[in-house]
Amino acid sequence: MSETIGARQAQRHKTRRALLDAALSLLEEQSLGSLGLREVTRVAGVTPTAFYRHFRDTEELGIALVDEALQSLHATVRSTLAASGEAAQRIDTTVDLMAELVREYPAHIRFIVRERHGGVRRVREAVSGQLDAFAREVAERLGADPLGAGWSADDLLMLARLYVDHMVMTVSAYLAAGPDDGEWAAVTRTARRQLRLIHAGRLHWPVGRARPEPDAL
Amino acid sequence: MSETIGARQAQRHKTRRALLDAALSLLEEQSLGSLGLREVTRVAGVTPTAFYRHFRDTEELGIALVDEALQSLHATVRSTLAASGEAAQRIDTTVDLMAELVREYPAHIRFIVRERHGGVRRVREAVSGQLDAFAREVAERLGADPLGAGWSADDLLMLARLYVDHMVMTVSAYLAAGPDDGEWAAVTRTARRQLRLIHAGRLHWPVGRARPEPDAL
DNA sequence: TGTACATCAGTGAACGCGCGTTCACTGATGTAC
DNA sequence: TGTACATCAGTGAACGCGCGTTCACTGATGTAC
Repeated sequence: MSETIGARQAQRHKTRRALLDAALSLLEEQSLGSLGLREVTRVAGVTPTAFYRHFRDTEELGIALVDEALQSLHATVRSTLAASGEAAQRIDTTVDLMAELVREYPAHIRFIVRERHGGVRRVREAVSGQLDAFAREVAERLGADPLGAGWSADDLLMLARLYVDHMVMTVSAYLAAGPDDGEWAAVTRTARRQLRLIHAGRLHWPVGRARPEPDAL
Repeated sequence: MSETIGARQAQRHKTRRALLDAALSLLEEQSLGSLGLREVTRVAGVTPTAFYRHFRDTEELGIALVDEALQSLHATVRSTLAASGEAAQRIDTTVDLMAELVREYPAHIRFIVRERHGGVRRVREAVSGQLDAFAREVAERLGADPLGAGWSADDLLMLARLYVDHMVMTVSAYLAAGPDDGEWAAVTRTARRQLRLIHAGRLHWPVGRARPEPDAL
């Protein structure tokens, strides 16, 4: 019964969670590089020394947050890729999923967007690595789609990167807009139309080549 | 002769420059939020107290860096918008200008990319504000182009934002690639093709509407 | 041109403070018999 | 089931250190006459 967790392990997990949550809350207003071990433990309600039972330093805590944050992002990517129906419908669904993601995990998403180009190398590399993996996943799906027939692997990855970067751009725009705001709806409108425009480009790629008629698909 | 600067003002300017350069060099490996006043002065070769003759704190120094960095970025945007010729040619020129920008001012560009979503609010807002201004400038130019005839102001801005975000994405990719690397050329290839694809989408926008034939332009 | 005074960029000592890290510890939980 | 011992998550005191900021200062540069 290795699945049964004792009181000790439960307490350990609870403290770890408190540390991660304290960090997430502090990281709304600062970046990982300036996050102090003592302020994290202060907010988490434990002594500074307790921190070392869980992480070597704040960088290691940051990497734990990357893993956590990218799980929910990955779930969103997979849902998006699994969507069926016609293009306009799939685009709307995709954007709605991003909005939902930001509503549900604002602190995680802010963390990812901020640290993607942040000042802590290992964390930055962890984020980039995961986003690259997403791009490969998207490229694979694009290649399996009838629309992707005849595309080179390079072109598929080029388009996949555009989609992944657009996703990061969009969740970042949602974060900047207040969730109760009219701005929020504007972000949705813009993101949808940008994806439609990219999709239109996709239908006519490569430029100058004989292309299938849209209604033949 | 208010243009003649005396020895005093020259010295002042030199120290200020040393502080900005010291900060830029330190910011290659960290973010503004964790930048210390003392380390800046140490690298600049002046005493900590000299700092206060130029900036109230590191945040104010950061804002000075934003202004500086966005001047060169703005020059690149303007050159891009001024480019004439056919689309494929203009796209290649644009991407070349970005590569040149990164080669010439890597530290400034890294700073902008990092602090765009960084942990220091006023600096983040300064960057966003300037990028928004670029987007409006691009939108205006798109509206003046024959291709933009019939586009709503909203759609022009939507496309302009896509271009501006793509620009940031691209300079960031150049920064991540070593300048002597084959990666550098790969970034160029990818950026060009992404812009071509977006351009193709632009020719067929709005989706489903009667559209001009490409060779009629 | 020369002199007397004002300005002010940069200095150097001093301060209190919060930081990350160490260490020996406590006491609840887990394990062996 | 009961007892004796081991484990280990979290404690609390202590440390040395670099930080941002203050203050009175120096001495070269600028200005007025």
